[in-house]
Amino acid sequence: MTSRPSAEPRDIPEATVARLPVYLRALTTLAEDGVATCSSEELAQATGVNSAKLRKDLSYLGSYGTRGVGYDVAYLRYQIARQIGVTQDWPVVIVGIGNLGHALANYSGFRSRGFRVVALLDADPSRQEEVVAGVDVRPFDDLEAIVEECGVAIGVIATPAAAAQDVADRMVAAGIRSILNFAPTVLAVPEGVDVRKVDLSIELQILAYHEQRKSPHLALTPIEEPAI
Amino acid sequence: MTSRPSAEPRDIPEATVARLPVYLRALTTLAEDGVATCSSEELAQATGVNSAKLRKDLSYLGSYGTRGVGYDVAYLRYQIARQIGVTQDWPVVIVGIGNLGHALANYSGFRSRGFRVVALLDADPSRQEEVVAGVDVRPFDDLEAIVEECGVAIGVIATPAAAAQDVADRMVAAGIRSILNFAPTVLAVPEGVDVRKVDLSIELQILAYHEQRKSPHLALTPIEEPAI
DNA sequence: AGGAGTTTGTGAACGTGAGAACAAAACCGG
DNA sequence: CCGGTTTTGTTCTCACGTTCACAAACTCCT
Ligand SMILES: NC(=O)c1ccc[n+]([C@@H]2O[C@H](COP(=O)([O-])OP(=O)(O)OC[C@H]3O[C@@H](n4cnc5c(N)ncnc54)[C@H](O)[C@@H]3O)[C@@H](O)[C@H]2O)c1
Ligand SMILES: NC(=O)c1ccc[n+]([C@@H]2O[C@H](COP(=O)([O-])OP(=O)(O)OC[C@H]3O[C@@H](n4cnc5c(N)ncnc54)[C@H](O)[C@@H]3O)[C@@H](O)[C@H]2O)c1
Repeated sequence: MTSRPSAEPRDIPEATVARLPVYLRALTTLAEDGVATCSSEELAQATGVNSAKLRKDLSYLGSYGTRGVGYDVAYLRYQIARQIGVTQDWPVVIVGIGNLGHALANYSGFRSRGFRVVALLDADPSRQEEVVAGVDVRPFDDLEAIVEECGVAIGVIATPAAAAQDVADRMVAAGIRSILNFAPTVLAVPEGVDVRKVDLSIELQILAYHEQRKSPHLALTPIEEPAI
Repeated sequence: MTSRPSAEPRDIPEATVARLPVYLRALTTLAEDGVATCSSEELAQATGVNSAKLRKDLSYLGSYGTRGVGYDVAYLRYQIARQIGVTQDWPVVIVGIGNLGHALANYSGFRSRGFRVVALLDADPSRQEEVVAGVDVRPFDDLEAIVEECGVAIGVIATPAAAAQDVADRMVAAGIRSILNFAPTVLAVPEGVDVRKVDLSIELQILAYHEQRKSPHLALTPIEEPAI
């Protein structure tokens, strides 16, 4: 190998970053099932990707496989977790404890995957008497104090769309630099702040688009290819 | 090769399809605000994309703008809605009425965007006495009857991961060909069935990856183990 | 009516990602 | 110790997506 100045953060393509958590989950399942080793083909099957793509993805992390054998499940799992940054716990605040906020607060998948909900915030005083999943709902104005105190870097927005931009602005001002937004709005944030959105309606509309194309021809068998 | 009839269905790139709902939402907001016309630059601002990209996206639908003027908000909005297929209502079933399922059932954004929840299904008999958002929770075994009766093409899975594949199989067998999956599992489905996933943990992990790169002060990764 | 000023639609350049294919590396059985 | 087998890591090519840049098409004002 060319002498790298140590395995320093080579930057990983965005498409690869988005798949690493999927591999991580599959490896966790394999580990729980007592599987010690797996090939790229097996892991590709489990995650629904092409095995060549999987190998290329993993190669961005380093050479953690053994030719002729495959990958050590526990070792690869650790390496991916380390690259993603989920070997440590990330404190998270959730703002907007309505229907969706309640579901998120109760979601056990957070904790088990390296995220810890340190605070639930809501602007509505009547919400603030609640305790959800063992965490007090606190006034939204406590945001800055909590971010400071707990070193929160990731915020989740589950408020109505009308409030989302304001909440985001406050989050950014408080020092949060990564936001997961469930409100159906485009958020404007300064450079250096990452926003990812989860939008139900958009997903359904994408499905509807494809569904619409499928419907007219029930037995749609495109015989476009002129057989050579 | 075959010069296609070049009727309406030119196929739209997947990346464009994913953005059309965002444009649609922005146009709806503009329409509600009484805006009659807007330029690609304005719409691009509102949706957070490059204006050239937006124009190219819209050009796949046809030439609905006017040079020197911009786009007619109401007309463009209708054209996008028609292309996506949300001028009609799509019946949807939700399976798994737990924390998340409740939130989804109560979500008003469905109805207002062309989707109608026609049934809530759960395998747990104790859930089946509930009425959520005016809809009865019914036994999962009613799936086939409901799909048939209401012509359901889109199903939402909000069950635990362990049940998701079974639910998906039943949905496919019942005739559903588009699935939105909230369970953290990779679903295997036959050709012709579309699956989209919404995965909280993956989104957070992607944020964590970038966050980790932003703040080297947390750099716990010391040095690699020397190879060999 | 004509020129000035806008804004669209698109061709071309560029960048990123996917997949096929294969040499290199490791193991295994004799 | 060696040839055969397996599977990785990587290279190459093609497809897709993004952005720039600009002619064409339209409005408005004089
Ligand atoms: N419910 C769903 O399944 C679902 C699905 C997709 C998207 N969404 C979106 O998620 C968001 C929340 O949905 P929901 O159903 O939970 O709504 P909700 O009305 O039940 O809850 C919103 C909560 O946010 C709080 N809030 C309002 N303004 C606030 C502010 N400025 N600061 C802090 N808190 C504030 C409210 O007090 C309320 O408790 C909405 O934007 C909705 O469009 C919801
Ligand atoms: N709660 C969240 O915020 C959240 C976030 C992200 C992902 N998820 C995922 O969404 C899914 C649901 O989460 P939840 O918190 O609502 O879980 P939950 O346990 O509260 O609800 C699951 C529901 O599914 C029902 N169910 C189980 N097996 C079924 C089957 N075979 N057929 C029909 N119904 C069945 C159960 O009776 C229960 O009502 C899980 O896979 C979870 O990982 C949840």
